[in-house]
Amino acid sequence: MDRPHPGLLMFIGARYVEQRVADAVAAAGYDDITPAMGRAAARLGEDGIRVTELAEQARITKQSASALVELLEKAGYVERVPDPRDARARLVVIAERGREVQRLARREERAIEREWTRHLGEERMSALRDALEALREVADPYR
Amino acid sequence: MDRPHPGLLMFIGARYVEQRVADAVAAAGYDDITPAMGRAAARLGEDGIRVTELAEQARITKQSASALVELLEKAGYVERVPDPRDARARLVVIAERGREVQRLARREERAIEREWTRHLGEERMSALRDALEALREVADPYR
DNA sequence: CTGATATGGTCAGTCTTGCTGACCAGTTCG
DNA sequence: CGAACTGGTCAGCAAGACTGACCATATCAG
Repeated sequence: MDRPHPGLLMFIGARYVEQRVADAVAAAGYDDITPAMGRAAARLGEDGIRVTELAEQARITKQSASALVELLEKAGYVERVPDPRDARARLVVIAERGREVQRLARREERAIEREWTRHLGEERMSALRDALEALREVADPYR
Repeated sequence: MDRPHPGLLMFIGARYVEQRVADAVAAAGYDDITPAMGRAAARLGEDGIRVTELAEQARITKQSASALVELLEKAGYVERVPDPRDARARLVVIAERGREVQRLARREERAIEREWTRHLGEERMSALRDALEALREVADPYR
């Protein structure tokens, strides 16, 4: 009988993580953040990134990225500053409120990893990580 | 030095599979099928399923499921027949056109698995499968 | 057996998040 | 310098999800 395809199992795992992180963030009071905003915000750091670059990384159009950044800015999670090196461009930088959320998200991710390791055991967990990282070479043509 | 979280890696893998399957199906001429329709149709079989049940499995509301089924029906991929055991309910059944797509999708999935196995080797591939299946117990509270 | 409650499904309306196409303002390069 | 490229916005549209209200049939408690 058919075993479920690994792709489906990965989907289940990925959805679980996203849900857990979103719930944790919302439970801490940051409830003005949508899934897409979160996905975009996850890629932001102190250095700043251009909207176009962000769009490429997230595999969405720059228009979509721009809209998400605008929402994030309105809600105080990011700031947009002019790019000193190109007057056309503006850099999207994480703001303090955004940093707080990133900390929360990372904490929840670590918690999930601990739970998974407890469930699978150290050895199978690191085999999983290893295989997933190796697969990335085939499955992630972009990065 | 942060390694990417397994959840992210799973997301990448799952997205890759979905994309490959969608491309293969579209390339074969079934281009009137959207991702969400595909995800819903993947859960259909000969026995028929109620919209409500379908919605639960896919973790969407019954309204969303209902809308997707309507599109699938219009495009000839499924049929809706009355449930002989409950006059309130109707069963969503896969139609011939839908069966063709399912065959294509499964073929593409098998191809991907072969490629992954070639890349990882038999041993790591089965470790991956094993770990993912075990994780499902923790990460998939519904099924 | 009958009224209350639960269940399967639809209708109506809204929101988020994608997309394309057109366009503007700076940059870069021949 | 002018042509072509690049970063970004504006405008308009569609898919897919949601909530809330509602109807018809089933089921269950008394």
